[in-house]
Amino acid sequence: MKKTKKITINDVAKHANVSKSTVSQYLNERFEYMGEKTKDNIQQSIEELGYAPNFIARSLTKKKTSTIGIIVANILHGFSTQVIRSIEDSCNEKDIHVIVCNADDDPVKEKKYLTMLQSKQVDGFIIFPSRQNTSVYQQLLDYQIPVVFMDRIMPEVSVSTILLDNYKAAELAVEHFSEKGHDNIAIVTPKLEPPITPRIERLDGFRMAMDEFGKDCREEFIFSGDLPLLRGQLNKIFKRKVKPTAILASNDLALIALLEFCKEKEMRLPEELSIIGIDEVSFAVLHNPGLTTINQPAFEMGKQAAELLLAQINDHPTKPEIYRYEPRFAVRSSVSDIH
Amino acid sequence: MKKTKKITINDVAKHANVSKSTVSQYLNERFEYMGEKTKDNIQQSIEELGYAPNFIARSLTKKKTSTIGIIVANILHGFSTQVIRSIEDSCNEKDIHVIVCNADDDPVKEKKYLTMLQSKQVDGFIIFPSRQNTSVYQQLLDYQIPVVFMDRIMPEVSVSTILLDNYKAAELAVEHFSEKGHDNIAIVTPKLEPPITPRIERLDGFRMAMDEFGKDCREEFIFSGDLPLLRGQLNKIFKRKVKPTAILASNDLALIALLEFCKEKEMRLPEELSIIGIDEVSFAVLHNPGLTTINQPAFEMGKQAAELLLAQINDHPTKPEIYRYEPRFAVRSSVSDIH
DNA sequence: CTGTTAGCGCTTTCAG
DNA sequence: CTGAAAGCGCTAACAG
Repeated sequence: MKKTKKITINDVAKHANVSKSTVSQYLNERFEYMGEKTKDNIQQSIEELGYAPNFIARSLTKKKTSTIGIIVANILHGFSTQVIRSIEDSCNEKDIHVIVCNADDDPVKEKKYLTMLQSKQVDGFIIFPSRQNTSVYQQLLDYQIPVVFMDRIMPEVSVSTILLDNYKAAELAVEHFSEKGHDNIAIVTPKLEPPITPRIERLDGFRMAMDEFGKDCREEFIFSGDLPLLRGQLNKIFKRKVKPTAILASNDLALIALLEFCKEKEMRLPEELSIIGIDEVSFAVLHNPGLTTINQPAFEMGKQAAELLLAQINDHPTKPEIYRYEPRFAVRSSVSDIH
Repeated sequence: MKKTKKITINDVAKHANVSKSTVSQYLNERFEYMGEKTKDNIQQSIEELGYAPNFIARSLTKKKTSTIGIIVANILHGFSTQVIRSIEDSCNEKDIHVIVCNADDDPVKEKKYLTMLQSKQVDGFIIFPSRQNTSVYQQLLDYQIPVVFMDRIMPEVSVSTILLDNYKAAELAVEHFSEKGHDNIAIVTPKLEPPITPRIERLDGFRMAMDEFGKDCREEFIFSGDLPLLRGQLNKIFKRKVKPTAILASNDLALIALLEFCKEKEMRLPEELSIIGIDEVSFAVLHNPGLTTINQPAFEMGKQAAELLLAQINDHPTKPEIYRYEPRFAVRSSVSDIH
């Protein structure tokens, strides 16, 4: 096997008969007064040798890696992947690289990734924060490392945060159910402990909206807990006299759990039960009936996050703020009219 | 705002009253003859100062980044994401980091990512190769950079390759249809040009199996092309006298396109049409009827890829080989018995 | 307009 | 068992 040695800036310099700093300047496009022929010369040498600069070495001197880290709380949420894709798009345009880590809702894992990415000298972070690592986030700030939060508010830490107007999202759902004549409206949400912003806010929004639309918000119509346990809970309620005619699924995972239950029970949707989910799901239109969902503008949110972070990195910081995004209604066929 | 300076190995050395090389040795667990108290001393200093080694600097000297790159052809395939997750799991265990790039089925983009990752000095690559960058792959090999291919065979390049036994997968589907009494069996596949291994092999496998099971393989029952155009093609065939009673979707994206068509036409599944898809899809059980699929053992395949690559990286290369994995049948309810 | 020099933070001989 | 010194590949003053 032919062994091709890795070629460095020195090789290029020799080949082009200039000093390596000249090559470096060429590489960094600092050719204010550089001779045309020097440039051509260098360019040609680079091509002939097939030279590719060593990013690692560059990062070391520049103290800047052109790399950012994303830490998502749980990659299983469709929203996370949508946001990631959007951030990657924005960053690619500016030749910024992205490293994605999935904390899996585990603060220990999250902390591990955080320090690992710091070791890797990333220029900044976009984090879907777990609630339990406040001191680590604070340390990031102390080190002047740019950070943007996504999806979850951490009041203790002063960081720009991007999230859905969750109250509005829940309200939209209740309003829609109400318009279609539903009174017995339930909600299913993943567990509320630890208190994750979107879950808490969506439930609060649900309660407020029920009130607003003059519905009775029964405690037994609020299902929360580990999703696998949901089945049992739902089973119970559907054996009682007054059953819900409509259920709001607080997020995509809750929706899937609910749908599994419905399929198992062979429920006829939407006749027997109307459903709205918060969060887009890939199979919403494919499902029978089409799933009415309330979506987050994930693409814009990701873009905004990237912009805020890159601004900080490039020393144009904006002061920490909460950015709320409007939910978007996608009406399909999973809500029946029972007037 | 309090400005905390980044602390380096020198700070630790001073704090612990040793030289920085001693600290370095401690960090690299080369404490053969290091005094117990020196160790404790260093450990304590590290903790007190909150020191985290600079990975970039370490990589520069070690000429090893403990990072690998994955280039997927198209992240939209569920299979890609499953494999990625599996690779990440394997790598995390060994403290290897992973950078994922989506070439988007675009050879230009692929090449760009390849050189970018080389610049970043990744220790190796796992690639879902597009067919058009043979010379770039070859160059990787010339530079002695470890590579493993996934999903697609590149006969021109001598690299270990992991993929499904696609022939078998198609055969399984035809066999199942045949057992259930279907004769008019069709196949829908994404476009065959450029010739992507799994598509070609699955179609070939389909043809062979049709023959094997004594079915007539009609050319007009082979749908291939851009998925969005599929609708028109299917429309035509379903207006003819002899219609397919069963369709094999050659991959997940083809399945989704097919399902969309069925939903639009309000077809009753599986009574009017039986369906099998190759590749697992997230909503397979949720769908009505449950989707019978033939799955790739993505987890094992990813794990194997990681192992092969890491072996190469750690100088235990295995000679290039093609690894074929057995498809797995997940029988659900989308195939009717028409005996 | 180009070359010399001094690091970036860490690892690695090699003396002591 | 520990420290001094050289160097990874590149950038950034600063002379010239």
